[in-house]
Amino acid sequence: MRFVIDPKSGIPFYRQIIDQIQFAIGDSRLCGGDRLPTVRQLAVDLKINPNTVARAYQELEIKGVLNTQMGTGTFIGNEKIEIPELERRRMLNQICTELLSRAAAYGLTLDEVRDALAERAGEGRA
Amino acid sequence: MRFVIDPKSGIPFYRQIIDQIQFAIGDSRLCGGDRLPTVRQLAVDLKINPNTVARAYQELEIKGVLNTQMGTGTFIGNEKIEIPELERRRMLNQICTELLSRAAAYGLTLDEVRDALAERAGEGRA
DNA sequence: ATTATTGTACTATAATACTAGTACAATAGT
DNA sequence: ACTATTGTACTAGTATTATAGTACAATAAT
Repeated sequence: MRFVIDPKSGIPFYRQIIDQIQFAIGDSRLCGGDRLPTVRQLAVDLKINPNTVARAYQELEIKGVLNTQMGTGTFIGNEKIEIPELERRRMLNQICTELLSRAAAYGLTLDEVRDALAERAGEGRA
Repeated sequence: MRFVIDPKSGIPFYRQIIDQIQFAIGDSRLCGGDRLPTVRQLAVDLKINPNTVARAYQELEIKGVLNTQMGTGTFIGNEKIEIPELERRRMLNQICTELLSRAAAYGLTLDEVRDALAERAGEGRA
């Protein structure tokens, strides 16, 4: 998996890393057990401080998304996070509502949103 | 015109305001001469500090998008600005990225979000 | 056991961004 | 002139972000 960070985006480095990992998991480019680059390696690749990478990994570790083992590396967690179905649907609805609300505030239509998401569906699946 | 602020987005309040105004002008929901809410009023509506609203207005004033007059109010400039298609797409992507990231954090997949939106498409207006 | 590799902890620091609070200044309306 | 309404300036506090440096701890490989 290839990571990219955009210093000009204004989005914190550590968050960009987190997002990319979560997305990759979300559309199965990363699966349980997959290994991530080492803290030091990714720091070198992205030309940022190791601590910044570590912070991203840590945050995901806390959330239970990653397993880290000293001396071994950092891996995608094997257990899918168990969230009650009801809670899931509630969250899904909330997210959609918010997405549409914000889109509407910018004059973006539901169709445009759907198209944008459709495009993304094409990107990931290798 | 209705403004929306999402404190959880990580995007500065003042920038969210700026973006919404520009987009509204871009697709003619706001036209030259239209009056914006007063600094104080919008601050109350959004439950934020007046300075934050003022900053947004100021930045747009500098760009020549708005005219402000003390004692009178703040108005959309007469020269229509075009929102480049690229900019539109960038904003669309930003919104999608952010919401998908939150979705991913709850173990929701891109497909699930798309399906949920598809359902809403049938229901009526977004 | 030893060594290399991995992640972790801690401190410090700098820079910046954001917001709030408060007081001020200009204009409109009367 | 007076007052209300409007935008503006100044100051300061708080949080965030990122980096650097150093040392430590756990595991794997040998």
